[in-house]
Amino acid sequence: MTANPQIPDPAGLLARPALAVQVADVLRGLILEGELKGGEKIRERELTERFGVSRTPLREAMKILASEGLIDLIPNRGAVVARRSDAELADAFPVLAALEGIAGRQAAERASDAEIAEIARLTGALRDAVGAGDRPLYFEINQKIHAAILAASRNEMLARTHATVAGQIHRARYQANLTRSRWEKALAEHERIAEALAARDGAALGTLLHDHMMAKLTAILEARRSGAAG
Amino acid sequence: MTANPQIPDPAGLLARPALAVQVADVLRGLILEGELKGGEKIRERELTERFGVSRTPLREAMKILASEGLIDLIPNRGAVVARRSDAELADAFPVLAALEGIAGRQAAERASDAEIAEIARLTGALRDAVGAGDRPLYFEINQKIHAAILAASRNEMLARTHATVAGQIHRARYQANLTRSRWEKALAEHERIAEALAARDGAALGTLLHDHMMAKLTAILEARRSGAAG
DNA sequence: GAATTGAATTCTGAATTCATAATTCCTGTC
DNA sequence: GACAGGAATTATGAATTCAGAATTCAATTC
Repeated sequence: MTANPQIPDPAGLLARPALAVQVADVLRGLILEGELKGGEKIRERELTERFGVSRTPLREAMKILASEGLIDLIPNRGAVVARRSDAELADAFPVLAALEGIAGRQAAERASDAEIAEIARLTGALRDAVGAGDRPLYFEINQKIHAAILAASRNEMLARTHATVAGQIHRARYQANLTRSRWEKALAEHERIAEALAARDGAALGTLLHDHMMAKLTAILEARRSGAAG
Repeated sequence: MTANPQIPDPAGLLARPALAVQVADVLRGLILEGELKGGEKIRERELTERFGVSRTPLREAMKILASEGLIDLIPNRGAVVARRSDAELADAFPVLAALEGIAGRQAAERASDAEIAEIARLTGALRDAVGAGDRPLYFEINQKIHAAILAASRNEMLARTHATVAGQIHRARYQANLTRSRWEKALAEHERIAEALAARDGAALGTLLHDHMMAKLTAILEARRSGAAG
C-alpha cells in the first residue's frame, strides 16, 4: 500500500483519448488552417452541431486552446480566435529563434544519421520547389525541415514549447509574401543549415537557425508594412 | 456590419474570470507549493468538496493544467500530478536558459531605471540572505529577481512561455540542497547579472543569465545524485 | 426621425444527472 | 491458505438541465 495513491501503469494500450482532447485537436486544426480566422467569434452551438458532441467536451477543449493562447476567453461573452498584433509577433520571434537555436545545438549532438540524411533530402526538395516557383510546396517542405530538426533534438519539452509558441504565429508565417531575393536567401540559409547538421557543428547550426528565424521576422514585418492590412 | 462577428471591446471592467480559471489557479498553486506531490493521484470528488464547486469547472481546470504539463490525464482513470525524470529536467533547463537569455537581452534594452534599481535592491537582499544563511529567503528573493527580469523584458509571450516551462520543474529547483560553495558562486553570478543590467549590456546579461541557469541544472543533478531519491 | 428604455431571446456558466469503465471486495474453489 | 471469478461500489466521461448575463429588437418619447 503506497501512502501516495499512484497510477501503476498508464499503459495506454487501448485507452482512447478523452473526447475533449480530440475536439481540441480538431479545433486547433481549424484555427491553424485558417478556417477560423483571427478575431472571429466562436459559437458553441454551431461547433457542437458540427462536431456532433455536447457542449461539455467542447467547452473543455476551448479551455485547452485558451491556455495555449490560440483563443481568448471573454467571461460571459464566449471566445474569439486570438489575433496577434505586429508587436506581439515581434515579441514571439526572438522566443522562437532561441528555441530553434537550442534545437539545432541538440540536434547536432543527438540526430541519427538517417535523420540527417532525411533533412538533406528535404533541403534538396526545397531547392526544387524554389526552382519551380511553387510557394505552397516551399512552405510545406520548409515546415517539415523545421519539424525534423525539432524531432532530431530529442527534447520533448523543447518540441512542445516550440509547438505552442509557433502555433500562435502560425498564420503570420504564411503572410510573408516573400520576394524572390528573400526567397533565395532563405534557401541559401537552409543549405548552410543542412551542411552544419551534416558536420554536426552544434554551435554553427544553432546560430544559423536562430538567425534564419529572425530574418523571417524581418521579411514578415516588411511584407505587412508594404501590403495593406487584411 | 462585419462579416466576421467580432467582440467589440473586451474591456474586462467588471468581468470576473471564469470559475474554471480560478480553480486552475488554486490547483496550480497547490502543485507548485508542493501540497500535491508528483505522482499523486488527483481525486475529483475530494477537490470539489474542498473548493466547493461542482465537477464541471474542476474538470475544465484539470484540462488547462494538463495542457500546461503540470498534470497527466489518463483516460477513465483520472489525473496524476506529473513527475519529471532527471532526463526531462536535463531537457527543460536548456530551454529555460535560452528563454532567460532573451529575457536578459530584452530587459537590458527595455527596463526602466526604476526596475533596474529594484533588481539591484533585490540583489542586495539576496546577499544578506546568503550572509544570514536563510535558504527559504534566498529562494524567495531569487525567484523575485528572475520574475523582475522577465517583467522588465516587456515580452508577454516570453513571460508566459517561461512560466509554463518553469512551472514544470518548479519543485525540482528547490531540491537543490546547495552547498556553501555553490551558494556563494550563485550569489556572485547574481551580482554580475545586476551589474550587466545596470550597464544595459544586453549581450553580457543574456549570457550571464543563460549560464546561471545551466549552472543551476548542474547543481540540481549533483544534489539528486548524492542525496537519495525521494 | 433619432435616441433611449425595457422586454424577449439567445448565449454562456455551472450544477446535476445518466452512462460506462475501473477498482475493490467478497465468495467459492482448488 | 492462496488464487480466480464475479458482484458491488466508486470514479470518470459526457449529456442534459437550470440559472444568469448579454445582446437584440421593438416601442415609446422627445
